[in-house]
Amino acid sequence: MEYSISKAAKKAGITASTIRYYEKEGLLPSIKRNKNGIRSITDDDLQHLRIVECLKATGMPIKDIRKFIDLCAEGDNSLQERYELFLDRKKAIQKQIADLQKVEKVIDFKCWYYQTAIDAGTEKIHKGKDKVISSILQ
Amino acid sequence: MEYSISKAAKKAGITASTIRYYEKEGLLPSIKRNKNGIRSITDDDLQHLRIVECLKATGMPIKDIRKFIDLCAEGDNSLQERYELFLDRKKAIQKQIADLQKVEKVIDFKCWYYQTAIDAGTEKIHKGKDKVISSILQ
DNA sequence: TTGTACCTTAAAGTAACTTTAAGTTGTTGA
DNA sequence: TCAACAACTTAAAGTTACTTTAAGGTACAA
Repeated sequence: MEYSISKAAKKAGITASTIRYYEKEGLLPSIKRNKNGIRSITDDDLQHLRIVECLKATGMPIKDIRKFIDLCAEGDNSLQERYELFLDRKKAIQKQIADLQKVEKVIDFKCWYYQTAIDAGTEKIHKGKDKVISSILQ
Repeated sequence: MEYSISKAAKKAGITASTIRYYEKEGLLPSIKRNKNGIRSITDDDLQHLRIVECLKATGMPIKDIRKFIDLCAEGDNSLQERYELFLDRKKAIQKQIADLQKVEKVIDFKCWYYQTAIDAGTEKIHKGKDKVISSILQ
């Protein structure tokens, strides 16, 4: 299957502008054009895009993703390097998840804080509890 | 305890520039200055900063965090609104975690992909497996 | 043939910082 | 005492990762 940029964007859940931007930055070098210069995006291109998005989701900057794309073009010589890159990304994403889980605890505390304050009619009931609070959140 | 901007930044794990930026954007309205105009940051300010960072971690834009800070200044009248804001942030962060966990699965697949390719000496062993792969990742 | 619905590029705008430039203040060693 | 140095200040420019706008090209239906 082949898609126009807007169809491909819809399928990928992003905007056409983002696809153009990624292409310009060298993240999607496989995208072909027809005789009129219009992009014809394949399922394979969308698969590449998906990997780009995964790398981006791990916090990797565009320039580094670009380097990975360039490694791919080097073929089997860069297999080890690409493997290590993904091992590294796995670590990064695990840290992100752990960090977000800590943030979730703080949010949970805040929900409790406001719930009890609403029940009491005032926030004042939580005055001077700083030490209790930090021990809850450690 | 009171801290200079650089000490406070170190304690919070961010840069002094970021604190200045947050202050300018109205996220840290409680920070006081001494007679020379130098910031004197308290533990209470750092506690506020921590909440700002939590909201930011949930994907909330600076302007919306600013609105929350303004709500805080309104006192007990805004308790319900602030409570609902945090309930909403809880949903947002849970989605983020779930999304990252999906990404982690793709990363795991890529690790396996490269591991087996390295063992085989070439990436070619994975040719034409698109359907198998999508069923693994669904 | 004239809409309208796409597509194109280039350039400007935005968010959230980060860095740089230029200047001020307070302490400290010669 | 005085120069040097560290750490503070603001304002403005730079960066990243898009997003939006402007200006124009092409294909098809009424």
